[in-house]
Amino acid sequence: MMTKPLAKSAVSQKRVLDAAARVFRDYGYAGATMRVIAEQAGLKAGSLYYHYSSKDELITAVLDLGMNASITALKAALAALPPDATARQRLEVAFRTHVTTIIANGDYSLATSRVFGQVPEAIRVQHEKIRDSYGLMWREILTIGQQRGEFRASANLTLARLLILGALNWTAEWFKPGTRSIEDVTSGFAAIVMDGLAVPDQL
Amino acid sequence: MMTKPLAKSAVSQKRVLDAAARVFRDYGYAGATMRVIAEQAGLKAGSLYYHYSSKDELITAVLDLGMNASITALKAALAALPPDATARQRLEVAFRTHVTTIIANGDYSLATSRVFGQVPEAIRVQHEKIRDSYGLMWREILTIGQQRGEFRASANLTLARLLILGALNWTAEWFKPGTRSIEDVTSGFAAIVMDGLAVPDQL
DNA sequence: GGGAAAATCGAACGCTAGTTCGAAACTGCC
DNA sequence: GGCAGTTTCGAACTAGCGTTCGATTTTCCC
Repeated sequence: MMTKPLAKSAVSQKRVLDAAARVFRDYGYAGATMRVIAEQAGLKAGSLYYHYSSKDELITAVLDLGMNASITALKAALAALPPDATARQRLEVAFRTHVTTIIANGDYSLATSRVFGQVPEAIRVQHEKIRDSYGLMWREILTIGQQRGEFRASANLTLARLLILGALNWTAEWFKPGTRSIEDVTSGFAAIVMDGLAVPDQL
Repeated sequence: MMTKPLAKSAVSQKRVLDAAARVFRDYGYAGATMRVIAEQAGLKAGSLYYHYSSKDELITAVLDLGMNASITALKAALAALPPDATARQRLEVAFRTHVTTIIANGDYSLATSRVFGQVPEAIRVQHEKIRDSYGLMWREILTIGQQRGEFRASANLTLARLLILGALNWTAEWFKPGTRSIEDVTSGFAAIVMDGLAVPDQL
């Protein structure tokens, strides 16, 4: 007479979430309709409510999952580095991890970055906390590099972080697999951010 | 008996366009309703159609105006430079101009970058032409700099352009007037992109 | 293989969307 | 101050929205 904890509705739930990410990305928060999301998930609109009790709950799940994927991946990548890795190496790994995650989870990442500004305030405020914790990880990488003397003392690290994340997030908009490898993009970006575009002055 | 060329409905028209930019920015393409736009412009919904014949015509006008402001400003800023300006100076001016325009026309710029991916396909394709012509101006600045030997021959200019525009466009999302000056942001960005974050090797 | 729980359907609800259009209100010239 | 033209209103229409909920199907343990 006891109810079993849960069945395999998890499969359906994931299908719904994936569909939602795609549809939110393509049509924005208001433009994404429950009927279209349901159709993409192979369901009817009413059935969505068995898995998520409202549209807001759906967008919240999409936003959080997208952001958490980045956080988890970055943590793992940094932990896998040898303890004596240089700040430059750490930053390069962070570049690669971020872009890789963003491309792999393209639907979620693009949905997150495109829809974030259009979501009801309460949802945005809540999601901002997760977002900030990700920013903090980047701040730490940069700060340590500067303390170690590897990065210029004159560099404004807040600006550097905003520049880097702006540039990296933008990749999700233009990167097309096949044309260029993720490795090329990240190493090209790293070269610019590390060493600059300008030919150094002769001494 | 001849009709006068036009009256001062231009004032109303501009008010409608400004309101539309704000509302599109805040609520996305689908979430922006004609009734809210009208209210922000001091009109009723039906009256909008005297100035713009549909919601699509409105978003098209917002997108084009936002992009054209950037193009015009960049052209003017580059033309105002002395002919012997270095590529570095040209790039710095381009940075400053882009950010300044983006902040000054914040509603339009943010509306453009946020809504671009959600707009009906036909509108997006048309708008992409203007967008590309702006990208071309940046490509030229970078190419000339490399030809002159001011920028590293090894640098991938396509990646550099994507990095720069990604970073610059992102400023519209986080820049709050008062906290930091546009000058600080652009010179900070320029320092990183030109000279890099890393402390150069000793010779 | 029967039956309870899990999962889905499908019709319906109230509401708001974009748009239309005839009537009303303004505007500026003679 | 009247009147043609310009601009705005306001009510209405259809369509589609998010959501609800009883009925129905599917699933899987005993």
